[in-house]
Amino acid sequence: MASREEKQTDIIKASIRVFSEHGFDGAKMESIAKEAGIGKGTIYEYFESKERLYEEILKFSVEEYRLGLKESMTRGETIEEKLRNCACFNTEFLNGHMDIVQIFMQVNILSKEMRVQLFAEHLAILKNYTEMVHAAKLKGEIREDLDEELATYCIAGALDLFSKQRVLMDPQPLAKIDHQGIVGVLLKGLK
Amino acid sequence: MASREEKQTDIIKASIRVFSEHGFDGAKMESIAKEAGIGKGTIYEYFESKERLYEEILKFSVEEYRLGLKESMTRGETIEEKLRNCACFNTEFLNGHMDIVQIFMQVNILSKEMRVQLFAEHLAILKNYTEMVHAAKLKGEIREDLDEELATYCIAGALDLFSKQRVLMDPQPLAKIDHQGIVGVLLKGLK
Amino acid sequence: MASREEKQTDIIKASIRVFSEHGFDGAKMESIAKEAGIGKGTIYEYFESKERLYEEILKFSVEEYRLGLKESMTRGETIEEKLRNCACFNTEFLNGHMDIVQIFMQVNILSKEMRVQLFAEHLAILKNYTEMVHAAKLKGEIREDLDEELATYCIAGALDLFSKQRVLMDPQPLAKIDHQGIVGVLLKGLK
Amino acid sequence: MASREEKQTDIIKASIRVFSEHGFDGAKMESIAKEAGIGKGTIYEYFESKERLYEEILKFSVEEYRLGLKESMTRGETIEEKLRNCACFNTEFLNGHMDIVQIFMQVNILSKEMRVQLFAEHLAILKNYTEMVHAAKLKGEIREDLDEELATYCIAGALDLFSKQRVLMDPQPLAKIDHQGIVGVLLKGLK
DNA sequence: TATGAATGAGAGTTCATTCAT
DNA sequence: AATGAATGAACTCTCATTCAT
Repeated sequence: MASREEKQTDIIKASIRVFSEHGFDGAKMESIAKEAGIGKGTIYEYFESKERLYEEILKFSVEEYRLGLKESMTRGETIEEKLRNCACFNTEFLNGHMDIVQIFMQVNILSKEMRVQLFAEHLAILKNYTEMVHAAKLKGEIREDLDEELATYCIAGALDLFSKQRVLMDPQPLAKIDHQGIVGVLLKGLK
Repeated sequence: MASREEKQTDIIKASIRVFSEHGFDGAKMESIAKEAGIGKGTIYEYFESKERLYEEILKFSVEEYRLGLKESMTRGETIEEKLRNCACFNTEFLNGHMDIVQIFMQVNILSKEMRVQLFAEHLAILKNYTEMVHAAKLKGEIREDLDEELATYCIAGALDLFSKQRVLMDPQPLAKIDHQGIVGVLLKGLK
Repeated sequence: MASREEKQTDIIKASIRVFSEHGFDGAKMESIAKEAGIGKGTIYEYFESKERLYEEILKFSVEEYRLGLKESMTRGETIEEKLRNCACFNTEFLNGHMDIVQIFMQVNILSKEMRVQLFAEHLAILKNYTEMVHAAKLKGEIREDLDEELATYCIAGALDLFSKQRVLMDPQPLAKIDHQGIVGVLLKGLK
Repeated sequence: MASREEKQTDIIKASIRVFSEHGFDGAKMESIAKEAGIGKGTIYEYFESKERLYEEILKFSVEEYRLGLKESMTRGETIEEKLRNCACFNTEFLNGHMDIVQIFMQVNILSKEMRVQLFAEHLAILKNYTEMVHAAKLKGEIREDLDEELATYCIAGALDLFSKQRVLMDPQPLAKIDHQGIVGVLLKGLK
């Protein structure tokens, strides 16, 4: 005796499971229906098309993340507490919604070997940063007790998001981008 | 009279253009062949399947990125120069290879409206961080001259990468993850 | 508070509108229900299936035509009056039931261009007859004051129906078909 | 080693067989392919869609009819010969292309019983005309040796085509339609 | 080696029909 | 009697892949 809304949520939940396992194109509407315990045609009573269903999941998940993040901030008093809460929420959400993350990275069209290889490349990239940090430490450019791994994540994460923001989200002429600014903030943390 | 290797590169280049415009499943082997100026069957002389071709592109691009990043580090003396070079390379690569980024985010199955909406959500998430930074500034928890926007990218980027690393790449029990560590590095930079 | 029979007629009327606009397969039971202002399932209380509903419409319409034609004959005294009444009824029925005619010719699966083209072919066929009549007139084989257009309809209509009757309705060996007979009657009218 | 054009014709021929047996919507592309001895996808190398294939058949057939009719006219000297040739061609074409006629009348969605019933209605309509002719003969309004059946086809065919032309093909205000004209031509032939 | 005509598995989607309410 | 949510059979069309030339 589920309400229309409950049924819709059921389908979304089932979709997340199937999409995350097989990717967008690998997921068959029939599988989703079976996973939700309903008939194939019924999905179309609730969602116009496969694309729309997928978009609904994205909306659903992203909003869930945003709200959770916001809430985790309000739970702290000092900025330190808040930041720690954010960090915790981030890992917890990721941990509990690995399926959703799988959806965002359409990882499923890739072979196992390929995933391994991509992972290795990723590590190689991070290692470059770590080596840089290590060298700077030896030269006394940054403080001695700095955890090199954490510094790496800090640098790589900040630079990546900064670039994406400036190039993709809020495009600016390359010449005008203030790289010194972000580097300054980072260095301050590392020194 | 291109060598076998040159032809292979031609196909990869053509693939990148087509994959980036239409996504993995939207890209037709025929379009890629036409874009490369060859016959449909010829692609299969060089690549086993569509999947393999796609993977080859990934490898090709990621490697290009890694090498470029490494090179940009060697060009600096101090860590400040190196970091600035990294930042510059990041934005330049992104700017010049937007097609590749399009491939990684399977953006093409999403409707225009959906993309706008996701973008808005993304901004909303970042705004949360900015507000937190702002409040902390007012309370004197962090220094007054800090650029709030840059701080935001620094925090969000670092936390994201940290979580992904700890959960997806190098999984650890949730309880053991050292959130305090990354927060400490960040705060040091913000104070 | 319509009687069962009235409701059935309502459905038939609605069906005619929908079938005529979309053709048999293009017509959806749901559209018919909506057009009749009732629920989808209710149609099945009155008609076994879509096919049966369609057949009911045919019966309904053809009978209406037959009865009307018969009545129009009884209204005349001389054969001339009767024929004129028939002619009038024919055009009036056609004019008032264009929807039904649309149903018989499954015109809806054809593109606009195609319909135009078919219409042109039809005219080309008739033009052949008209030219033949015209030539015969010049040679003095038929009377001078004969309206060539009317003669064309007379010939083409009579020959078509004659063929259909002899081949499709009441099949006879080709050799035995008395073409001379129908030609004789026609010529008598044209001379 | 069939040329592209020959293959296209093969498909058309196969389509005619399948469409005529099952009607437009009843015909499955797979059946057509099998009938043509090719793969399902191959049809789409030659025809954009099912609709287009259907339209091609119509064009093909109607043109064949028109050309044949024209030719049969040129084979005669007097109008009598020409008319007889037309009459013969009509029946022969119908006889040899019954499949095509089946396509035009979407007879296949009708049950056997229904077809029988429609046939009966058709006869009933014609019988009305015949009775009218018979009565007129008794009253001396038309000549005694007139074959009543032939007269019936002549009248019914001529009136039908006349109405269709005036209402559907070349629409005119009802009041302006010259029924007396066609009746005059007909009567002249019957007297 | 290069090609592209031919293929057919496979998927999304529709909609007539059913049946619990 | 009336309904409309649920169903799943069945359809068209796509496109990666093959292979004869």
